Amino acid sequence: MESLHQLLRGTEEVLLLNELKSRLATGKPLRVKAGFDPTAPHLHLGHTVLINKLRHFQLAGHHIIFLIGDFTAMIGDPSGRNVVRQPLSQADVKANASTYTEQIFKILDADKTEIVFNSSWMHKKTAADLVRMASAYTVARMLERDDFNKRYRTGQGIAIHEFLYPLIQAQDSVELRADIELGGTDQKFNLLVGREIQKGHGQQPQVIITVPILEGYTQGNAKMSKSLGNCIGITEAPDDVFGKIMSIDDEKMWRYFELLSFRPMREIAAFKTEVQGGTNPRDIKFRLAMEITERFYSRKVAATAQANFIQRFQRGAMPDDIAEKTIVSQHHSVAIGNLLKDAGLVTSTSEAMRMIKQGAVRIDGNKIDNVKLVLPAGVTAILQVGKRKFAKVRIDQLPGPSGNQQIPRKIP
RNA sequence: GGAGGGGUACCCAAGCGGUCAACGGGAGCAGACUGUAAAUCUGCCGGCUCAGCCUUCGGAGGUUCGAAUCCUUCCCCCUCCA
Repeated sequence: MESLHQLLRGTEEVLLLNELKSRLATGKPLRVKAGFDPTAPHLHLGHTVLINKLRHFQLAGHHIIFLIGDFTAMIGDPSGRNVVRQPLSQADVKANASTYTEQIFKILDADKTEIVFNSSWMHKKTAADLVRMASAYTVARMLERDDFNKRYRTGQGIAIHEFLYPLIQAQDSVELRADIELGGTDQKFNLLVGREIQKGHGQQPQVIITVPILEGYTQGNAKMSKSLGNCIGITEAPDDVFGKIMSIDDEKMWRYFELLSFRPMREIAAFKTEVQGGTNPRDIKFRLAMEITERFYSRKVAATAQANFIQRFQRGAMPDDIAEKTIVSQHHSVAIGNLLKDAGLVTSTSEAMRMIKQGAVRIDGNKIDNVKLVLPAGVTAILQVGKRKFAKVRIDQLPGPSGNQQIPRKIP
C-alpha cells in the first residue's frame, strides 16, 4: 500500500483505479508509457513532473517506455491550444529528440528505460492503414474534446489532421501494448482515446494517470511553457535554475515540492510545520532550490549557486563570473542604447531608453540617467539592467575609416 | 456553388474619416517596499541616430488636405443553405 501511495503522489486522476490495483496485484512488471513530442530543444521543470512520475514506477520495478513522438511532432498536438499549430520540420524534430534522451537520464535509470520513436511504426503505415485508423472514431466524439469543442463553437479553425493526433497517440499504445499511460491533465482526452482503440484491437485498455500541469515560476497560474517565457529549463545555468526557484511565491513553493521534490511527503509536511512555527519560507525554499539544482548538476555546483545567490541578492554583490563580450564599433565610441542592445540585455534601443529613464541601468555598479551617454572604444564595463541581467563588455573599434567622431563623455 | 459574419499590437478586446502609436483588461518589464517572495503603490509596455523622427491595425491598390476607420480587389477564418 505504501508503494501505491507513492505511485499516486501528486497525480490528478486515475482511470480506473480498480484496474490499476488489479494489475499491480498480479505482481508482474507493467508496461508504463509516456510520450513527449520533441517540439523544443530543451525540457523544463514542467516536463519533469511527468518524468518524475515515471521514475516512481521505475523504482517500483515496472517497465518504462519513453516515447518520443517524432512523427506526431510533425502534426503538432493541438491540446490546450486555440489555434492550428505550426508543424515542425523533420530536422528540428530530430535534433530535439536527441537532446531529450540526454536530459531524461538525469531522472531515469538509462539501463532500465526503453526509448522508442513513434515514427518507427508510423512511417510504415500506408494510406489505407490511415483510413482504417480514422474510421475507428467519430467526429462527434472528437468534438467532445474541450479545446476542439471550444474552437468549434467560437468559430476558430480545426484542421482535419488535428483529428489524427489523438488517433496516432492511441495507435502508439496499441503498438506498445501499454498497461498504463501517463500524461498531463491536458492529455486526458487523448489518453482515453487510447483505451477505446486498444479495445478495438482486442487489448485490455490501458490505465490512464494524469499529472497536474506545473505553473510557471513567474506570478500567476499560467502553465510553464517556453512561449510564455516562464519556464525553468533543466539545462539552464545553475545560478538561473537556483534563482528562478527562489523567486517563486510561497504558496506555489509547496506545489513545486510535491511535484518536483524526491523527498517523502511527510518530510514536506514537516517543512510546512516549520514555516507555521515561524521559519522564514525563504529558508525552506533554499532546500528546494538546492535539491533541484543538485539533480541536474551536482551537490557542489548547487552549493556554489546558493553561495552566489546569497552574495548577489542578500548582500548586493555583482556576480564575478560574467563572461566578457566584445562589442565591435564602427566608430570611436558606442551610444549606450546600442551597447545595451548589442550586449543582449534589452531587445531594442527603445527598451534601453526606457530602462535608463526608469533607473534600471547601471554601469560598473553606478546608476546612470543620461540616455545620451556614449562610451569610448577601448573601455571594459560591467553593464546591468534590472536586478538580474548583467553583461561584461569590451568595446573594440573596427579598424578602418572612422565615422563621426564624438568626444567621449566621462563615465559617471 | 449561394448567403452572411469576421481578420486590430504577446493574448483578449475597443475604435469605425482627423484629438490614434491606437480605450480597457491580462501577461510582461522596471522602480519603491521586501525574503530577487507574495500583496501593494508608481512608471513603462512598435522601432530609431529618442524632448524629434520613422513604420504599424490580413495583403495590394484607390478616394481624401487627412484612413485602422470609405471604395476596389486578393488572401485567410467561421456560420448557415446546397
